[in-house]
Parts: sequence; C-alpha cells; structure tokens
Amino acid sequence: MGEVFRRTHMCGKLTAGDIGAKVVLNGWVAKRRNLGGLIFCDIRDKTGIVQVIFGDKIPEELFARADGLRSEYVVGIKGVVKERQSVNPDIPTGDIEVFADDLVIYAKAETPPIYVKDDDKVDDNLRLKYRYLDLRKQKMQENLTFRHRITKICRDYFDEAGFTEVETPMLIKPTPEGARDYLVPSRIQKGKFYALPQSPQIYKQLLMVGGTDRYMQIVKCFRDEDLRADRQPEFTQIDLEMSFVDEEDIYAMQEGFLKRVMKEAKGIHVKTPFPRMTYEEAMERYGSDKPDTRFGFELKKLNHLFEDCGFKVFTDNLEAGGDIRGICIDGGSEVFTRKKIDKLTEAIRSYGAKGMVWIKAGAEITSSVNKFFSQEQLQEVVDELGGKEGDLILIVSDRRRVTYDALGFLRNHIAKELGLVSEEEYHFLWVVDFPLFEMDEETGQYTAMHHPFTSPKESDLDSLESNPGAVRARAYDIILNGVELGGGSIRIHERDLQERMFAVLGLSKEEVDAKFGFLVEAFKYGAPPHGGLAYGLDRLVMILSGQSSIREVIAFPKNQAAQCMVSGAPSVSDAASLDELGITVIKE
RNA sequence: GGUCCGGUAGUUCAGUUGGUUAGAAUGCCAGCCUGUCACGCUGGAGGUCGUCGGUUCGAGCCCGAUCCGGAUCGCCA
Repeated sequence: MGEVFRRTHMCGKLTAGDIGAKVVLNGWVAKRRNLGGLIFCDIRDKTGIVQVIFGDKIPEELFARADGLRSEYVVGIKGVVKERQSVNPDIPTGDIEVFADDLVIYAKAETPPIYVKDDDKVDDNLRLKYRYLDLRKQKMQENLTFRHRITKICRDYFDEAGFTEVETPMLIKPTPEGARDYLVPSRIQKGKFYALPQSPQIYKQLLMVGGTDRYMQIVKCFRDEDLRADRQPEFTQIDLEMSFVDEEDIYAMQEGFLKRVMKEAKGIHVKTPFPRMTYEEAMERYGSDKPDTRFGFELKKLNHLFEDCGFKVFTDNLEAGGDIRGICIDGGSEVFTRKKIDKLTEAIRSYGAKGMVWIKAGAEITSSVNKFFSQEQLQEVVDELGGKEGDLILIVSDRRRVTYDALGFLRNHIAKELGLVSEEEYHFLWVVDFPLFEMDEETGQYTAMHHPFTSPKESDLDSLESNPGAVRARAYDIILNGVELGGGSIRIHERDLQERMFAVLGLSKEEVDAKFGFLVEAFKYGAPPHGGLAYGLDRLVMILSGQSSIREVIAFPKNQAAQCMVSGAPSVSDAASLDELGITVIKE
C-alpha cells in the first residue's frame, strides 16, 4: 500500500518510436472494454489517452484486478509498448498499445455524474459543479495549457522589452465611479471597507510617477456586475503602462506582442501595423465600436432619400432628429423568408428598434412598404446601398443610437447565420479617437467614457469646456474579429489639464480630494507623460482557442448568478464573524 | 430590474386533443465473449415528471403562484 509507480512516460506522448520500451504510466481509466479473455483499457492523463491491454499471458490474479477496473479509477500501469494489430487512426497513439504486466489501483471512483468526454453534451451548471471531472477532458486541459502558453509569451515579450512585472494591492480604496465594487469589510477598522480592484489603473499610474518606466502585470480584476458568456465577476487582465510615450509607441509595442502571440501560439503570421479606424467611422460603417471586419454588410445613412417621402414613420423620425440607415445582404432575399425576417424584427426590439423595413431587390421589387413607395423610389434605395437582384435590404429608422445598435447586431447575426464568418481569419483593428465624454441620460451630466485620467486630443482642447461632447480622447481599443481584446489611453500628466477635466465632469474640489486626492497629490511631484493598455486575458485566450465562452478557458468560473458551483460561494457568514466586523445583515 | 426559453431516469432527450403500468439512447449492475477502440450479445436495476396550489372522474400535459437554470437588454468609467 502507498506505493506510487514512478512514471516514465505520459500517455498521450507514446509513439511508434517507443515500441519495445518498458514503460510506467499513471492516469485515469477512460474506458474499459472486456472481451472475455482480453481486456482493453484506455488510460488517460493530461496529454491524452493510450490503450493498455491485459492479455492471456498474465497472472490470473492481475487479470482479475483488471476486470475490476471501472471508469475514472486512478491507476498505475507497468508494461511494454507494442505495435498494434489493428490501428486506430482516430487517436494520436492509435498505432501502439501497452501490454500490461503490473497494475496498481490508487483510488476507486464512483460512477461519475458527467462523462469525461470532449463532445459530451451536458448542462453547463453540472459541468461547473463537477468542474474537477470536467477538467479531466482533454479539451479543457488543452485550454488551460494554451492559456499558460499565452501568459508565458506575454511575460517573455514584455520582459525583453524592458517591462517590470509589479504586483499592485488587492485591497484598495472603493471607487465611486464606474462598475460596482466588491466591498471587503475591515475588522481592524470596524465599519470601514476596502474594495477589490476593478483594474489597477491608479496604481499603475503611480508606478509611472514612481519611475518604474515600463510596467506589466497579469492581474485579477473584480466587477460586481451582471454576467455574460464573455463576462465574469473576477477576470484577468494583462495590464500595461509605459512612460515617455505617445500612441504610436503603444501601438507598435502591442502589435509586436500580438504578432508574437499569433506566431508562437497559433503558428499564424499577421501583418503589422494593424489597420486603424476612428470611432466615428466604426459606428457609421459597422454600427459598433468593435466591428467585425471579416465580412461586409456595411451600414449606410439613407436620410436624404426619405426627406419628403410621405411615409410618416420615416418623416416623423427625421423631423424628430432621428436617422434612417440600412444594410444590404448579398443574396439574402432567397434565404430570408417572411418568417425569418419577422424573427429578425423581433430580435432588434431589444435594442429599442420599433420596427424594420425590408426590401427584396429584383426586376420586381417586393418590400414591406410597397404601399408607400413606387418601384422607382425603392430602386433608388437599392442603388444607394449597391444592391442587385436577389439582395435583401434591411432598414431601421429610429434614434441614431438605435439604428447603430440594431443594424450592428443584424450584420453580425446574419453573417453568422449565413456561415460567412471564417474561423481561420484573424482581423486585428485599432479603433481610435473615442469621444472623451458621454452624456448620462439620467442625470444630464457628462461622464468620462473611458476614465477621468484619459487625455483629450490636443486639437480638441479648445472645446473642452464649450462643447465637451465633441472632444475626442487619446483612447484606443484593440479589436480582434469583433471582440474587444483590450483598451487604453494616453493619460493626463499635467495638473492643470487634469483639473479642467474634473471641472467638466462636475466634480468639486472636495469630491476630487476624496476620490482621487492621492493621485492628484502625486502628480504635483513630477509625472512623466505616460499611457498604457489592458487586455482581457480570458477573452484573448477564448478567441484564439476558438471557444465561444470565457468559461471554457477559466479553471473555476462562476455561473450566471455569480456563484462558484464547486464550493457554493457566496455563502452566509456566521454571527460571530459579522459581529467582529460590526456588520448587521438585514433579512428581507 | 425587463423580455424570452427551459426544468421528465446518473446524463442527454421524447412524451399526441388530458386517459391503463411515463419511454428512448447512453451510463450503471450481472452473465457470456481473445483484437476491441461508441466492442458485441442477453438480462436487470434505476423516476417526488423542480415545488406548492387549483381545474377535472382522471394532470408530465391545462390554469395560478413560486423556486431554479439559460439567453438577452439595461448595466459593465
């Protein structure tokens, strides 16, 4: 008892070159096939599976023990690698097998509640509850390994570029703006709270003031907001900041990084520099600030065609200051039946669109508005969008924002449905010149779109107070195939500009002191020009490994209710702990 | 917080206008089987149809409430 076989090989790494070798394997029983006088047993470790055979030339006692093996038993095997009589071309180790001459059962296992098999279709929550079983799947191990490789490349690249990895605090001052904080009560300072960081933003800027020059950190961040397939309450950023740089330095540095990631992790050569697009252009052409440029279906503003058209839905909207935009789906009129179009109309309601007009181009144009428009008028619309016979045109008339959101959604949705989205293509894109501010529709107050330390573009500085909505920021996002991989900005390092910024945001001196006093104080003593960027590591790994959810690349993710299904967190706290923290929980 | 979809065997699902003992596949157990690899063959066990209430002679199915899960919008500087 207690003996551990000293492993000589990993299961998935055995090849024909090992034929004749005596090997020792450790792993889990993936599958047992008992043919009577012959038992086949697939043994799995994180590298893959290999077939082990218990034949007739072994002691009866060993054969009996092999007969007792069940799925997920943990075992050690000693044996000899031999060439297979019948090759299995479906697995990498399919041309060899291990003739066992010894077996140890380290642990038995109950029948697992989920199958340990890559293509097993099982409820997501069940996978999360039994994550330790789910992780035994080869795909999951590959995902973890792939993630490790990305972080390794990241550390190597930025190390070679002179970056220093610095750990910033996890227990920090709550930030009243932005996403909700996770609060952590202080026992020593009863009644006071820390927050878990939403990002190390302020600390990395302080590091620049502190002369660190180039900082990077692979760091957990926390946001207490609702979850999505690509959003977890705790997630990992690759956080970066550089001193004495402008946008061009940042772009070049990041393009070098992503180029290397693509080459080393995917074996794909990507061209640099990446294309750039202004925020304004991205919205006008794609209805999104993170456009997927692998396919067309670009938006086009159609206001001028409908100014006096007499169709009240359109004219009323235009008079109210709204827009009319459309997209043209090549060859879409066949594919999209009335029923399918109705479904699309229904789908865009969640973006606030009240309806959608469709036009099918051809010798005789059919449309949902045939009653209101002549064939000539409709042909004009078709021509404006570059449509031809067999194309489907979709038009949304609404507030500008709604036309962007609805058509932006439609082009992505339809491209996916038509199978036009290539998994093999990787389109990187910088989206630049974001607005510095956005209007909070509830309060009517300008808020920082990125964060209040983002530098305005110098050319727009004059209108900072007079027309804040028109001021563009020195902010940029890096987009890959319609996914926002990361974003950043050149920061404000001049005190007077920072004060003007706070003033536009409507922050009093007292508020500034309370919220960011320590940063403002630090800037008194000499801040270098600096800027940076942060990647969502989970998203980066997700998209490069071809997964559709970041849960697939996180070892122990939370479910949609932000629970850890393995441990049951969060849970109620006992009275003594709460008392010590001075916390009373009000039960509803 | 809003909208939509779902909850039936360990798992994935089917279940007709409400009608006898709720099915299939897979997994599990037992027996047979020496070249399987989704092994095969034979047999078997396995169900509070999410929960509570209502309608009905009778509810997995209809109605109401509630819990849970998922998608999505809001939200995510």
